[in-house]
Amino acid sequence: MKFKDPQFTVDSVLFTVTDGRLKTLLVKRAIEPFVGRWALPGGFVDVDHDDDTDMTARRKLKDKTGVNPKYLEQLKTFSGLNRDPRGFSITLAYFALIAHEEAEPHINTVDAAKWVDIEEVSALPVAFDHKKIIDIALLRLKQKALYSMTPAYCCPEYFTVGQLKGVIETIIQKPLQRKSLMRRIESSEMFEIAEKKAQSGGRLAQLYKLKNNVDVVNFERNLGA
Amino acid sequence: MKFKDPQFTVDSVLFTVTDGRLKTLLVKRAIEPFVGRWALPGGFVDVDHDDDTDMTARRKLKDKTGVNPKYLEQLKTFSGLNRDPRGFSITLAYFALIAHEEAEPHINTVDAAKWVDIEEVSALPVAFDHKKIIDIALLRLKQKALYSMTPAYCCPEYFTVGQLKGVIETIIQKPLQRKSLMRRIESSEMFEIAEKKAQSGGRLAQLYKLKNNVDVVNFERNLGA
DNA sequence: TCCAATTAGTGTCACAGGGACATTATTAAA
DNA sequence: TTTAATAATGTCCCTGTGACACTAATTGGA
Repeated sequence: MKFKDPQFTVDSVLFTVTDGRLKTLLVKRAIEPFVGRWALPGGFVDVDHDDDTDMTARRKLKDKTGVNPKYLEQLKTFSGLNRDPRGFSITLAYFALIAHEEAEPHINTVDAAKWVDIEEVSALPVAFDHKKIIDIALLRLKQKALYSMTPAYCCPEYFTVGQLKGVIETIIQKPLQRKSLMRRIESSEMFEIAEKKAQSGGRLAQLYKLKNNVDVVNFERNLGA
Repeated sequence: MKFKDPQFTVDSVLFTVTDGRLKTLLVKRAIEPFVGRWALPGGFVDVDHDDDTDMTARRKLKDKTGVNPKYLEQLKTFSGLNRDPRGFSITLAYFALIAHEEAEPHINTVDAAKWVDIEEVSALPVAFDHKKIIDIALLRLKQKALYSMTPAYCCPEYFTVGQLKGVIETIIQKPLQRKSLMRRIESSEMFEIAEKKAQSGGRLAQLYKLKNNVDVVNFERNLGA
């Protein structure tokens, strides 16, 4: 006995941080259902071209917004009868991060895509259950900021401790001790010290850079208990 | 433009602990592909009867093995062209726990399902990429054992600290200080002290029980650094 | 030229929770 | 009544984070 395969899509919650604000990327829907509403960038798997759903997520981000995120992982699958008016549907949601500097030039050329301040999502007409998906992605991001260096993927290639500190504080919504962050940068061994330094209004700041092909390290304690 | 929906299934990695051994539930495949091989219990979504994929996972576990796990959460989605000979396929894998006492009576009546010692999975002919899925589920279980009380879902309704300690030690493969566990039982506030006590070969052991409708608490530090 | 302001980075101590392990408690069996 | 066995607690140590004072380096202005 074979069942009808339910509708399956892949969507991504892409976050970035600019000017002390956390933002997520939304696209304006061009087709039914929910034409004109804002939605997560995503779409159907193309089984002839996608090796797997990771590739679907990246392809859709690239197509719709020109963006190729530094960090991409599965978030969760959302399913049910009522989330799409066409019937039972399944969405595999991804969770992605990018430095604002790397995305901005592309986004600006795309009319139907924009960065939305995370506080302002509720005020927009959002399609499907995408508001809920964003909330869950946000929770995940906050958790990861407490026990890993994941927020570093919101920083440009070369960044200072002060920049990363700002990004993390924006995400977790509380102040962070510079000393604690420095300890973690060092003990994670995920970063290398660059030759150059950055101007800062005071003493020059050491620039850091993610090492190539490193995995994200998980710490044994959370920050800011 | 509409794509063909890829084949989508739901599979579960169900763990339990008995006699100091971690086991997972496998079923013998009755249909192609991989007839006769061992596989994770799972199958297709029935869009007319399943509210969502959680229900699919539970329904399939119930159908194939009579089991209704205490703990069930999404693990990860696996997809690709080569994991099923029929072509591009997607499996949403779940991660589930049950007390051996609660599953055993059912399992014994089902010929095509059995508990397999986690060390012996590699020796069996396993279908699809299910071996890999089990490995990833195992990693998740080990991690969760370090920062949460999740392993308690492998214990019967009433259990002693010694029992839970044994379960956790089986999962993380290293000794655990009873004191550390007691501190966590208390601080998590997930458990209530039962009226009765259990015989143990020495002093009677206090029985504990999961409170109703509690969420799993995550601690801010990991065990056994 | 020197000083103030500013941001970067370090030194150090307190605190909290887990690890180690000795000590006490309670039970059954000899 | 003693002994063995397991349960439960008391206490000290260790480690990583928080707090915060202190030093370092740079810019701009007096």
